[in-house]
Amino acid sequence: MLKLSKRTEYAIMAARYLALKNSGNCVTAKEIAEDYQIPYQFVAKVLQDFARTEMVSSIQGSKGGYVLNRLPEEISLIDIISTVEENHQLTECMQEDANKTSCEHIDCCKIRDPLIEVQRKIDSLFAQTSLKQIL
Amino acid sequence: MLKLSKRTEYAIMAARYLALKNSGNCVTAKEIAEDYQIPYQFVAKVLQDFARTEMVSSIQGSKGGYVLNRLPEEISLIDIISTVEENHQLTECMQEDANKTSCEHIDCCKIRDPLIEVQRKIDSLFAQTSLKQIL
DNA sequence: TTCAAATAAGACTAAATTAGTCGTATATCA
DNA sequence: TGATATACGACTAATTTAGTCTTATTTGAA
Ligand code: SF4
Ligand code: SF4
Repeated sequence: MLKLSKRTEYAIMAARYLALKNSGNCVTAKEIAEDYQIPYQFVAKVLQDFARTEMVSSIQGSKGGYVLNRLPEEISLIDIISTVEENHQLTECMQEDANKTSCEHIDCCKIRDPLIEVQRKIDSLFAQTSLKQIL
Repeated sequence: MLKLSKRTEYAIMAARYLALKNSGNCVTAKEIAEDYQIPYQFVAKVLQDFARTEMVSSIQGSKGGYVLNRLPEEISLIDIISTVEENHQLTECMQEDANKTSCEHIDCCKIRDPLIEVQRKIDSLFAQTSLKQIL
């Protein structure tokens, strides 16, 4: 538990690569996969997620690839994590509007509120860590 | 990812229960399981883990159960998590002595050092949160 | 206009982890 | 000696993660 998925690790690597090579023309998923020895299809999907949230622009076709849209100091770990992981929270019940569908214990659970506070602190930690610090 | 396991949630609940009922005689796993509507066998194992690290004392036999050995303010979330989860880290490579067996990319990985720093901060966050704050 | 190289995306499979159960042994009190 | 409790390993089922396959589409250049 509390482990980052490979998906997230690859996402951080890819974002870092884009930030470093952002001088001029775009970068392909293949290039990143080969450079870091990580599965091509996997990293490609992560980049597609980035494109969907407009963190990067994707250019289709031959000579295509990806370009970072924002400055490394304007991208935080929480941006990266939340685009590639649909649920990056400590428990199923962390959202304000969580209900019994999220967790059957929600009505009597006494540890939820303290955990929400811990979650807030962790999120703030990730928000404070920018891509620039990882270059 | 980054989700606490049910094992950890039950552990926090059980520790909290012990801290609240620590007035006098001991508390059984059955009592905790029934009170929180969580699986008996599961919470029993968590309590056995606690006993192994001497966070609680276990009393066998009839009229047996568990008693907290330390004050709630002397028990932190990191104590609880590290006793019930053998590996609570962000990646497989967080230990100082990690090698290629941990992760094949370890020699060329550029995100490891920044992640170790994030890990340090998360651990410190858990260390600063005491059981007393969760009562 | 056709080929090569690239993104886009959904379906699928395999491996690993998590959650929970079962069975049996042991200890202790009444 | 029986009831009640911990101790603990083995097992199973469910879920999640990691990775692959396939097909479609876009675009630049020969
Ligand atoms: S309500 Fe309590 S038991 Fe349920 S997911 Fe939230 S913290 Fe965990
Ligand atoms: S070495 Fe890098 S890729 Fe491997 S587990 Fe550590 S952070 Fe992840």
